[in-house]
Amino acid sequence: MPLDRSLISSLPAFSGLAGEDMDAILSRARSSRFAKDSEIFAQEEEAKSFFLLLSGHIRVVRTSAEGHQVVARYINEGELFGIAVAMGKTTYPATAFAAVDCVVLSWPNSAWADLQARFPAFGANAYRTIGARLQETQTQVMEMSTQQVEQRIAHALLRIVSQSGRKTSEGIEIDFPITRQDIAEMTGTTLHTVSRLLSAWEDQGIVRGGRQKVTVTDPHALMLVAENRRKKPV
Amino acid sequence: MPLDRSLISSLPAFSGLAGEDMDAILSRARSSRFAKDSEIFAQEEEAKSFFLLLSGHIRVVRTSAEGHQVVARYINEGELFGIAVAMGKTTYPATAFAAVDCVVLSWPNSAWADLQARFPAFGANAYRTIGARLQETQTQVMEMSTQQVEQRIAHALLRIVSQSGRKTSEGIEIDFPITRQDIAEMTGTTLHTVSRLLSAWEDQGIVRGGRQKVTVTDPHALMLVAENRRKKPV
DNA sequence: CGCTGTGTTGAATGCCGTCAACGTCGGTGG
DNA sequence: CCACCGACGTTGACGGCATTCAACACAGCG
Repeated sequence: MPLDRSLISSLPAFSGLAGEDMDAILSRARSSRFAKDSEIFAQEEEAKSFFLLLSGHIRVVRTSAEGHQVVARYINEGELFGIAVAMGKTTYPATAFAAVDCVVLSWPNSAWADLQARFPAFGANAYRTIGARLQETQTQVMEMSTQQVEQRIAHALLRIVSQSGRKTSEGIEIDFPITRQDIAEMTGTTLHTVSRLLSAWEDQGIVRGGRQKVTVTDPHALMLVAENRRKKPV
Repeated sequence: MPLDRSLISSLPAFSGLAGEDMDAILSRARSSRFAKDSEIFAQEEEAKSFFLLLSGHIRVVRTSAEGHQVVARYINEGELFGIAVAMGKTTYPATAFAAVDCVVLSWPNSAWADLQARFPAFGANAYRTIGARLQETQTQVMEMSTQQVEQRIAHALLRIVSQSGRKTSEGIEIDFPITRQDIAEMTGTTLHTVSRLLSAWEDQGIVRGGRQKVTVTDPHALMLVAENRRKKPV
C-alpha cells in the first residue's frame, strides 16, 4: 500500500515541495514500527538507511570508548534522523533507541543522491536540520563550559518540555518516559545530583516528579533558575 | 588577476573535481588578506559570504548572552569556514578571528546554490565538513561529560598539535600563538587550572611552555595522560 | 513474593574554581 | 636606549559544589 502524502505534507522536512514531489519521495520510502526500547540503528554500524520519525520519540545515545554514555538528543515527530549519508558518512555516529513505540519512514541511502538532486528543497531541509543540530550541540558545549549543574538541568528540562511537552492539569509534562539517569546523561552529571535538584524543586513547587516522569508546574520559576536569577530558598 | 587552480587543487574541499570545474569555482571567488587579530566575520551578523582559508590560522569563538566566550574550533589551512549558507542559516553562528596574518578566499552566498548544483562534489565536500564538525562537537560534549579537566586539556592539546603542529628540535609545537586563556576556553576551565597543569607537565618533561606557545615534547606521555593511564608522579 | 530497575537521601571526599599576589615578557614612547 | 605599562603567566590558599560511597525505599513484574 502506498504511503499517503498527508502523512508528511505539513512537516518542515518537506516544506517547499509540490504534492507530486512528495509522492515521488514517498514512493522510495518504507514504513516500519519499532517497539519501545528497541534499537533502530547502532553507533559505528554501517549506515544503510536514513529515517523520518512519524510518531513516537527517539533517544539518540553516544557511547565512548570507555563505556560512558551520553544522550545526544531526543528526536521528535516529524524530524529526520540517521542522516549520516547527508554528511558523507558511512557509519552512524550514535545509537538510536525508541523511547516509546515508534513509527518511522526509512529510505535506502542509495536513494539520497537522486532525491537530493531532483528535489533540492528536500536536500536543503536536511542540511538545515544538520546545521541546526550543530548549533544546538555547540550551545550545549557553551552551557557545559559556563554554567553550573543546576542551570544546565533547568535549561535541559525547559528545552525538552518546549519540544516534547504535553499540557496536563498539573502543568507541562514530558511526553515520554525519562529517568533521572537520562537527564544526567544529557547534562553531564550524575543521577544523584539530578534527583537531589528535582526534589528541591518539587519542594519549591516548580516541578512534580514521578517514576520516569517529570512535570513542570511553574515554567517561569524554572526559567529564573535556568538564568540563575532567583534567590535561593533556605 | 585570476586565481590559479594550483592554489586549491590539492585541498579536500575540491577533491573529485575536474580542473576546469575548479577554474569555474575560483572564478567566483575573491582573495583577501586579514591581519592578525582582525575579525573576518562576527556572530549574529548577516552571512554574506562563505570562506576558504588559504594560509594562516583562524580562531572561531562563540559568545553567550552573559558574555562568556568559548573557542569552538581552530580552522586550518585548506578548510572551509563561515559556511552558514550551506546550513540554510542567514547569520553566522560564531565570530572568526585571524590568529595570525591570513589569506582567505571568499564567495558571495548568492553563488552557493549554483555552485552546489553544478558541482555536486563541491557541495558534498562542504556537507562532509559540516558533518565532521557536528561529530567533533558531540565528541567534545562527551569529553566534557565524562572526563576530568586534566584529560580534557590533554586531548585538546593532542588534537591541536595533530592538526596544526610544527616539528621543531624540541618536539611538536603549536603553529600559532595560543594563550592559556584560549586553551581554557576550549576545554571549559580556567586559565589558572591550565597554567597549573602545564607547569606540572613541564616538570615531568611532557611539554614545554612559553609565552603564547606550547610545545609537546613527549606526545606518548601526553596520550597516557589523556587516557588517564599514567601513574601520577608525587 | 522476591527481584530488578528506579528513585531518595545522608555523609564524606576531593577536584577545581575563586581570590589574591606577584613575576615576566614584549612592545611603545619618550 | 631605557623606562614604563599592559598583556600574559605563575603560584599559593581557601572553600564550595558536585561527585562518590552507602544505605534504604518503592514500584512493577514474573
